[in-house]
Amino acid sequence: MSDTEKKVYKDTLCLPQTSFAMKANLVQREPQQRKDWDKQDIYQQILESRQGKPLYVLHDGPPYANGDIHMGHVINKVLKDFVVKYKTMCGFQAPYIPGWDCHGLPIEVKVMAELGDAARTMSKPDFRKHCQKYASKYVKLQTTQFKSLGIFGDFENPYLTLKPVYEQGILEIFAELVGNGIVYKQLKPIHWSIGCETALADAELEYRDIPSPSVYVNFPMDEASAARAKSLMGLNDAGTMCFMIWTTTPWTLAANLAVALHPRLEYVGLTYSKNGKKYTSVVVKTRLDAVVKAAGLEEGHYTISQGVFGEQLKGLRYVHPYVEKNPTDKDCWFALNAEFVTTEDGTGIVHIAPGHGVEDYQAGMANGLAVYSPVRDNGCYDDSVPAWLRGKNVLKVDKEVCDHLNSIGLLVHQAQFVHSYPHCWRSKMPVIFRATEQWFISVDRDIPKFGKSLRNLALEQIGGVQWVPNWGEKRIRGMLESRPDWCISRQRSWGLPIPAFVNSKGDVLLTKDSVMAAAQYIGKKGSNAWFTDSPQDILGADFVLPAGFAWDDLKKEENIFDVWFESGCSWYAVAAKAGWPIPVDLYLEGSDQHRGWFQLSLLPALGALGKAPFKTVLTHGFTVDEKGMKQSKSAGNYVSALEEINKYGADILRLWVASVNYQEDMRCSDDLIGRLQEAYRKIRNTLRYLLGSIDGFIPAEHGVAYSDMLPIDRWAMEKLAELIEQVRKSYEEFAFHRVFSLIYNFCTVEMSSIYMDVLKDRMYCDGKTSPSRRSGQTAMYCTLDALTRLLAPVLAHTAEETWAAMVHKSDNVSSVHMATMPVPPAGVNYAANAGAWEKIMTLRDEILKALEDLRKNEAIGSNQEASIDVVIGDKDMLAAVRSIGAEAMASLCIVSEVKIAEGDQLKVTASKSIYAKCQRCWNYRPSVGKNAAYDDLCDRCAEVVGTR
RNA sequence: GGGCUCGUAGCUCAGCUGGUGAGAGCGCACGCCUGAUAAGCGUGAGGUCGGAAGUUCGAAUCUUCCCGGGCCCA
Repeated sequence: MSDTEKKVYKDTLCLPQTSFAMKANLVQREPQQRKDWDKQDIYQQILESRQGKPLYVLHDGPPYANGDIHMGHVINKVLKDFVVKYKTMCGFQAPYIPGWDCHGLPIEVKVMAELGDAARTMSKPDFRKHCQKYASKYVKLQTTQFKSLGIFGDFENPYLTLKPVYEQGILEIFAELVGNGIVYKQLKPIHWSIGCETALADAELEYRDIPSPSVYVNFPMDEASAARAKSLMGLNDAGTMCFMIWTTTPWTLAANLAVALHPRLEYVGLTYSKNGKKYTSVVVKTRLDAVVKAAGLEEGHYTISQGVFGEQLKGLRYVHPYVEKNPTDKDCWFALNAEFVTTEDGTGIVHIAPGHGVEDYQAGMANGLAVYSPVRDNGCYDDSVPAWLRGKNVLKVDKEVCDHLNSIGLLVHQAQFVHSYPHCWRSKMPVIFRATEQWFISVDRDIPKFGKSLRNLALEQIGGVQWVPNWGEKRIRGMLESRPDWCISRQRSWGLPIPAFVNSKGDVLLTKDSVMAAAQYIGKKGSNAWFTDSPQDILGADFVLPAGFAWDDLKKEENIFDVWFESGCSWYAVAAKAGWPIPVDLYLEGSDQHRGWFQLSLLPALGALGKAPFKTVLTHGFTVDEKGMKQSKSAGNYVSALEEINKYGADILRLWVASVNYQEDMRCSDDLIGRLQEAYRKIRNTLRYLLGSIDGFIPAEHGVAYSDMLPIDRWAMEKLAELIEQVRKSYEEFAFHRVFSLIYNFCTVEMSSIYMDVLKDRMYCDGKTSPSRRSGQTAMYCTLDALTRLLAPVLAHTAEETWAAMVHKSDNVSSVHMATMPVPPAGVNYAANAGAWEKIMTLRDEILKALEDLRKNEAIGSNQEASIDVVIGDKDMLAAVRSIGAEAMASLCIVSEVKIAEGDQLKVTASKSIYAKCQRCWNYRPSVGKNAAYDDLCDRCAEVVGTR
């Protein structure tokens, strides 16, 4: 036969036809798609199409407006987009207002670096303008980057924490909290840079190795305590009873107010002589060797008492080595118990200076100590310390302190050692801990309105929130149980001022009314006005000052809010102000936000409303490298989100996000993401083939009822019904990786390897308008339609492209994102026939194996060359196969003939067909050669060709 | 060091409240087709379920410990 004759029959086939390209070219195609979306203002159009529908609010957590987006952003925003697009397609009005965290230190630091010396001389408002410019620049940049992922949202009107209306919202919530009596001011130790005379945040610290003194000091007990200690330890002749402490910051000894012992560790008395005087130093038992060595005591020159627990020594009092009078208005100089005491170094007894250490502070608070910090802004002692220290720089007195202690016989040992210590990033000087006045939100004061403290409200309300995954509740519960009061003030420039005023007597004006007044003013003028305008301008001419205050004696404080307080009010400043009910439906962030945004949104909402701001909180994990290790630029295992987007396209990244279980760590590398291209191609090709197969099919005219379909088409409809049900369930559970695997497996197995392959013969060779072909086209149309919609939240671009390529749409909307999620086709009960189909597919597997043997023997190439004889023992299998018929069974295996017989057990015999090959459909059929007009065709093909 | 959490084939995931020899898809190997063609189809090889002990007639599934990750804190 000649090629031209072959060609003749090829032209009589109905091969797939579509404009939908096989090659995706996502990197070129997607930007065009986004341009189209922008042009038609897709976000607004979708919202309008959902007017009057029930609301579903996913409230965006604001990323920080700094730098390019990274994989963490991609995961977070894409997951959010899945939810928003899915809920929209479920008929909800699902608005998405993206937000940015715009204030705060990282920006301030960057701007200072950019400005250099100019920053020092600049006024606060001028400096803040630079910060605002910086933040705005990154909001713009990240907007573009987020949109390049195909995310829909109100990017024209995002919420920014620097906007005056947003600032007003923060202050209104703050006013509520003030009104509810849980805001207070107190001394608290913070990192202090002596060089820059300012408070520092963690981000401003650099850790460097420096040599520090390591000193062991005896704190002699008072008489009564010494007697008590001796009796507890079974000592008679003990000399001077002391607590021996160890410290690396001798300068803080001047502020010592207590010593801390671990309640459940064993302490002993070490008795020895030094310079002719006898001492007994109490130390923890497990540090004895180290202390003996440090003190230079030789074997036999010391004795050890029996042990007592730290608990038993609690309350014993000592005399400060060189401070004569209690410098505070509270009790001091006694032993207390604290869990943080360790035995890794030192003596197991920790010197406590509540004004100069965080743990010291906490221990002090818990034991009724004052917060004493006798250090001025410039790092020099104030006048409350002994005369020989007054006015001296604390960083330079260590030697003097040691010499003094030595001279009075209390210095046991002194050495130098090198350790990592925080330094100021700008002045490069070592940082000190120093107590300053800060504003706090109390978590333990009862709020009269609610009859409970913030902590109790929180612990109670989190039970009513849905946490996904559910261990989120455990996690946040643990944090809430142990969290201290919230320090909301920062001594910085770039942020929203805490609108407190103070008079010359030091009285503070901060009431619900005063904050509300300031809120109104700042809402109009922006927070810069705080630094430029007068108290009377800010509070308003008709503001009535409380007793004791006068306009001509009123100064503005210059603390700003912790940025977490700002973002923690977004449920109000954004969601409530938009008129949406609180709690909103969903918060969705990384699991680090249990400490961050979730908790710090919960607290203001509880403080103001008494209820949580969210119904559901969903968290995701973090990306790690291929080996499961943390990613960082310096480790070289960092994956650049922008590079990945530019390399593979947004839909590949979206597919990657969908493919992994976000509840755990997500392994991520260029290679891993690249592999999703394979999956993408399979899905795309499935869509393309379906599109090509329904060419010329008009559903309303040509559609075949399910009950009239051929058996294999009914099977496809049943599989589709099952898929729709399972995918929707998975979306509802936010289980996107199941959505992915369900759809991917469906495309690979049910569609590509079975249905589409099997249907080729019918689609290509049957009469173009024959009922059998229409039956297949109906199933394929339904599948394509449903698949496109199910995919739309994930493959936002590709689904849209597919939708556009569908000539006859089932939903009269221009964008698939305005369409609705499919429901399982009516009347299709997949469960009823599942058992029978399973039997049939088992038989198919056996037949395919038999064919493979035949092929290995080189008896056949394609399956069409073979005939199959099956003997079936299983009654159910026999019934199932007979119900679809031998011919359907043959087409299901793409063989030319299947003969079925009943027997004892399953036996499959494959052999080369004895019939001739039809030159059109390539099947081997008995009818080939029987038709005079077409002697090289089977009867089916002869008829089709003859009636064309 | 503490709280929470994770560890099933090369990869991504299933394996429900313990019960027939541990699954799927991809990848890989080998082969087929050339009328979805930078496509399509088939067959096959891959796992001591992180490790160890224990509970049990029986554990990937329960308990304890250990190892190795991650997030948050100290």
